[in-house]
Amino acid sequence: MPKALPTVYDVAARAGVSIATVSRVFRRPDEVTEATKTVVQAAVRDLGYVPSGSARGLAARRTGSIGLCFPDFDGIDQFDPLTFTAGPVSVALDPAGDFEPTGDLYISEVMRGIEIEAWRHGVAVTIAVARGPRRSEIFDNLAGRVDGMVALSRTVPDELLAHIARRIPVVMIAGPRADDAYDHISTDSAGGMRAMTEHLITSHGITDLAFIGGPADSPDAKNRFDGHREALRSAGLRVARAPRMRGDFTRSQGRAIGRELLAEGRLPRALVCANDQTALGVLDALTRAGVRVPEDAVVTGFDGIDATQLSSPRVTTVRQPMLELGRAAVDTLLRRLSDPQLAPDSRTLPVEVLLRESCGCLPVASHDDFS
Amino acid sequence: MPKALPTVYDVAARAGVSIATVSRVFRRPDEVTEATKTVVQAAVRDLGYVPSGSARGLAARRTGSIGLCFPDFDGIDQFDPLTFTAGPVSVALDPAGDFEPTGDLYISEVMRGIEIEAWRHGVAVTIAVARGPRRSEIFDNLAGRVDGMVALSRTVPDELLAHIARRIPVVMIAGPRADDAYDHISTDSAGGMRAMTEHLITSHGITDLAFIGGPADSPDAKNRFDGHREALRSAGLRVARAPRMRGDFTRSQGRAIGRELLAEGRLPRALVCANDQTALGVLDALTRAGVRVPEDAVVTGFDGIDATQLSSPRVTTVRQPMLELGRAAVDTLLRRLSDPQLAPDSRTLPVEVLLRESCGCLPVASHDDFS
DNA sequence: CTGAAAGCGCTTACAG
DNA sequence: CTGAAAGCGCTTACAG
Repeated sequence: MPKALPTVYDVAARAGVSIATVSRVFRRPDEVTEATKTVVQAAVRDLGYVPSGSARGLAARRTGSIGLCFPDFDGIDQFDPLTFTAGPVSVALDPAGDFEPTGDLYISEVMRGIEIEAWRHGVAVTIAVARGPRRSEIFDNLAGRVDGMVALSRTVPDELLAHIARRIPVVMIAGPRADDAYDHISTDSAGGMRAMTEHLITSHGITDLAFIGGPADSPDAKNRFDGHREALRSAGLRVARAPRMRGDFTRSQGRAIGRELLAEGRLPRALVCANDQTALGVLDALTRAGVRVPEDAVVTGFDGIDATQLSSPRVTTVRQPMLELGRAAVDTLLRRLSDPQLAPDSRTLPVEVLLRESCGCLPVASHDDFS
Repeated sequence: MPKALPTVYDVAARAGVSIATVSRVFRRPDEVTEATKTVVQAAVRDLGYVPSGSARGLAARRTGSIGLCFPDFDGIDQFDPLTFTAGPVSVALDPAGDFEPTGDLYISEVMRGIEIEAWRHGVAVTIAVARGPRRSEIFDNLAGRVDGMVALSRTVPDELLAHIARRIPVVMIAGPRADDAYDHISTDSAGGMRAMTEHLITSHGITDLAFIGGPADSPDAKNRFDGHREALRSAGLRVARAPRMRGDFTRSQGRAIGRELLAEGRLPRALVCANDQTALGVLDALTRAGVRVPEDAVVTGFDGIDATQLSSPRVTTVRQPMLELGRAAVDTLLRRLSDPQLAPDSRTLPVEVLLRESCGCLPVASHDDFS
């Protein structure tokens, strides 16, 4: 029997004021006398009163919360119901195996940027993973309870997104720009990959490059490949029509690709990977097989995740400002919320090519002997 | 002029039904004829109608969202307003430096567990970082708009938490159990550290151990130290009264401690660190100075973050099930939501000691020569 | 299966 | 500075 929660009415009665005054103590404290404030606050404390967000949101026509919606939280649907296990501490050898990082580093970083900026502006963030058969229902529910939404590309069908955008502002992160329907933030994928490829060609004199792509439906993967081709074209090299191979942005798939390349016999001089996880997987497969990177083959990535600094050799990559991506999305959203008249905004954040050991720009400290 | 958003009334009028029917199409679709459903859905589409979460929450007395509140999102208050920079791609050498991972790995993992379970049960997650002067206001706002809340220990003062808990169920993660006021989930910190220490003493015959602690106000850090002492006591070794040194759970602080230890001259045989980041920092400082781990000194961690598998040598550590911690918190919360009568639950998840190279249980492939 | 009506708990002009 | 009152947009028994 969850006894009725205290409401403004209860607080007002106990404090001997009107409900309007109770509300003011919370919303516009300086329009209230110090004395009334004190008595109201006492009543609040005594009663254990917490204002209902729903009632507030309904009356004030704003929730104070922004939404974040993203797709394939990798493998979220693979989890079984949690079973509780109690038991003693286990102690066991943990031999080195195929390392697979937990979670999606890219999303985590973007999310952190969103939280930072949300905190700075005093709004909360409501998150929903749009995946599975009930995807659009989830998305709708989220849209109904926030003032605006940040969505990662490929999260929901365009149609659904358009429906939502009639109600609240939507900022798209990454992907191609949806013609003027929403604000859009992305990073310079094509430019970054072009610069990376130019570097390999110009500074290292490499002409035998193989591009290891990402998922066929990923706009980012496509843009990166396009940038790669532009560089090849400018350099007068043969321009590949399609990626040499295609991964799915995971490290394990990168390993598989690495092994496949090895099986083919001759290795290209440079393996230009569409993202870091793929590059790390490829690197792992090659070095385990005794291939020296960068001497025998150069490997490069894209994203700039932490792990590229922990591998040996460290991976030359293109860092995209993931934190800033999240922050900029929130900034843009809040700007639009306060001025709906603004023209649709499309912003591309710059990237940086980080030259490290895996392309040969910095000396490798030593090679493990894989004994 | 944001024109008035369509409401149930608009949809009802256009579809020629009552608002109750519109509501039913969303909430109990099988209590409605196929025909009416169709006509209502058409109206919904035409009008761009999305149900208001606030109105729903108010009328139904539940929001369908759970809250997550956590503290020191490391350095969240250090960020300046975002300035937009456009510009060309930069290309630059990135020499190896002191690596500091972005974000709090522990929180990220727990958060992922929360999202997984929330998704499985069809609820959204609303996040707020309770930090800074407006901390309690943030916390209150969050509490007002969710059905229940997961809070990390040390997030807000007990008093505030108690106030909130009168309104909605709260599940605490980590920290000491607050006497029966809320459900509580933690991992076996003391047991894990005891087992780790016993291992070093028993399997490696080490008697000269130094404990590198965490923040003085961290219950986890305290529990881990307690477990360490228990093992010393059982083994009949001298029991340290306080940690040999104290870090703040960051890698950079770990490095500083490593350097300090080196400066002191003689190194203890084993450096038992209160968490992984500290261990990784210590390890980094030692190996850079030419100390061989584990031959010259053993280093161990606690948490089981990914980075402990990427260092060389890999770090022997105690893995706590962070993902499960988040999942269990949500499970417990939802269970209580559906049955408020349940007795307060306090659950400790088991941990596992992972024996790797840094304690000497597995052979190190090779040592970098730091030339 | 559908509708009329009450009610969820706030905020916010508008008076005073 | 404070109060009376309308209204925010839904859901849900209750009838029919």
